[in-house]
Amino acid sequence: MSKCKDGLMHIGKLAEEAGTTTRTVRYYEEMGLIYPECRSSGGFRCYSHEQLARLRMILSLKDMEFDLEHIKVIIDKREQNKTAGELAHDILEDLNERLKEVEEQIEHYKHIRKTLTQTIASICACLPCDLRVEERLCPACQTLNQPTCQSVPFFHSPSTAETLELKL
Amino acid sequence: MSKCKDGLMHIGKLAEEAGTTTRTVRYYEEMGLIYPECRSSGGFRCYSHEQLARLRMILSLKDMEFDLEHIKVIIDKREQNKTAGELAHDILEDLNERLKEVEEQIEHYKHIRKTLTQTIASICACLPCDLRVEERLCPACQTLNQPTCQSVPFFHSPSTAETLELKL
DNA sequence: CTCCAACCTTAACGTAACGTCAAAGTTTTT
DNA sequence: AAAAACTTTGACGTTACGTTAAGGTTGGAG
Repeated sequence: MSKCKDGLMHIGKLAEEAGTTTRTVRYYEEMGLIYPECRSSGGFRCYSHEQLARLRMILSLKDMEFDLEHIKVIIDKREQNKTAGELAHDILEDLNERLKEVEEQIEHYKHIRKTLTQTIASICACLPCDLRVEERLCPACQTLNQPTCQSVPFFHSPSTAETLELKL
Repeated sequence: MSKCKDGLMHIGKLAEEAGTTTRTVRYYEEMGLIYPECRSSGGFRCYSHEQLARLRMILSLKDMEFDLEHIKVIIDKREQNKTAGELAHDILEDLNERLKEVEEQIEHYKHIRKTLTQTIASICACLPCDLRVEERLCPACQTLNQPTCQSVPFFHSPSTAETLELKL
């Protein structure tokens, strides 16, 4: 158990309480996000519970994948001597903007998923093929004209793809 | 129109055809993903259509957000003198693994979305609040005991959060 | 053939958010 | 008082390029 006067704690305890690492805390300090209440005579950082709450707030925002630059802007708003209502208004903007981005991410990954499942399906058709990769488009692929050979020419000579549209 | 003998093209044309940048192509070369067919007497890289197809293949995999290290492994498999069937088997592993990861990403962002919408809802309740941020928990928050003040204490003194569980 | 614009070359720094040593000083425990 | 455990600053490594910088090459025009 680490001891530090006045109920203050050193950086290790702070990090542990917040569920992060000392490196992260120091990095956040470098970025101007959080500072220790004071230093020990030997130079150790000492933090109060307020700093812990602040760190937790930062980490909450990081969980929502705000970047640190943005987090800095957001938490600085708390210091701007506004009413909770005004502040709420400001911060709701940030949150709604982030929400939009997150929804775009979801769509983005759904799109990738679609591409992947299609590609997987196409390539499954190649499983029974005995032709060597160096050879030309196999008859099956030629007949089916499947996206495997069009979009992701893993197997057959890519030179045949020259005349095909590669949309993927 | 750039001219380059034998139907070869310089890096700018290659990049344009593939929808990427020259920097990217050079970087991929540095990473061992793609090499020019030859160099001009003056040192310019010259690419054939096969290189273009290869580049497109790399970019397709990048669209599925494989990292370059992994892409290298995958496209190197094509050179391993296997049948299309054997190769398909190998690559399906990579694709299925990636599919799993992508689905995890979707869940991940859905989780963030949930957190965000909850936080937004909570903070909306603070919109009509006239208390200053420096002040203690407002009566409404105390009564409602809402996650706003518990999880994301943007508005009221974080020292009150000390006794609360911060789950967010 | 000479000139110029457009293209290319390598080199190297910058990015985001830390992880991971390293070498040395401090605090706490035994 | 020694040792264990913790802390300090410093600095390089990571990913996939973007972005100058300073200087050669090409290809077409005149």
